[in-house]
Amino acid sequence: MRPLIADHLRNAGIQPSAQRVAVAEYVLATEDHPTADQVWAKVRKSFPMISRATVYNTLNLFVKKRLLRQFVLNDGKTVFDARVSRHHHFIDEETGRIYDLPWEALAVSKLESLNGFEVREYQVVVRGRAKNYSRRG
Amino acid sequence: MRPLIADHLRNAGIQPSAQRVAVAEYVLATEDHPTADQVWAKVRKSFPMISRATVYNTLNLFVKKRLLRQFVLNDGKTVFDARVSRHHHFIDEETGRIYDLPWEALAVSKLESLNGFEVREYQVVVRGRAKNYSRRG
DNA sequence: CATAGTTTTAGACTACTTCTAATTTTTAAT
DNA sequence: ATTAAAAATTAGAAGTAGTCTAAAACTATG
Repeated sequence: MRPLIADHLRNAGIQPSAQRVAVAEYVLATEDHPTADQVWAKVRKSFPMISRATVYNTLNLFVKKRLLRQFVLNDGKTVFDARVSRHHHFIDEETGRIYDLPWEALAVSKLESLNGFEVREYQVVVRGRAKNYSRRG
Repeated sequence: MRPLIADHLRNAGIQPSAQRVAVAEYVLATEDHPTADQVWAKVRKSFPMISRATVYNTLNLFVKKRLLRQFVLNDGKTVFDARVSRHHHFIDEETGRIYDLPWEALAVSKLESLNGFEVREYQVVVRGRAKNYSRRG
């Protein structure tokens, strides 16, 4: 169990356990946007006896403690995103792959004109096709 | 079976049936963003013997034929939205209610700067609190 | 090392959606 | 009208994703 990750969890107010560290090791480091079951599949490779419930519990705990964000796609799949800072999303309509877009890449104006709505956060969701000079799709 | 709705379906390439017209009558007219089961509940009032599978099939067909849009909330619920023209969404974090924001209410800039991504569509998703001089939340 | 609190576990359960395959309805051709 | 083919509908089974439960296993501390 790597001490750095354990400390990271402790700093977030989470008691580290072997299972939680195993989940954190994958999900906080990946740039994918995995579903809970994909996390379970990955983590089981290094920790074969971990249960599904624990993975779900752990992911929900991480979201509550703000180590992760949850993002629900238009097809209903719930994915997790280790990037907690503000950003937008690009969804490739062919592959389903989700890309993070830097916050500064887009600008939204006229938000102040939304009378009757108190804005807490927002993001732009862009759909289309990623051209494949990023090899990971 | 109202001829206008039947024609609307035919124009979209959908063979009208009594069931489809009953679903269309409600879901294409409402400003709510109902779930599939909410549509089923409503439609059964005028068409008590309609089956769940037909409602689901019909809604999916309408989405495919672009009479409806599907929108998945962050809590995982799938809702349908009869407003096919472009618009943004405001989600009230307390009530879960979704409001359509007019397309012109917000402006997104710098989309052209997304190198490597071919943009087909986009929308802004805003979260916060709706102040209640709209009485319907 | 006892105990209280926390975490994990397997599997049951729930909610939502799709699938299946049999039946009914519609369409189109005679 | 009759028929055959195609399309739509149906009830219920099956699949999926996620939560819950209650027992067992841990961990931290005195």
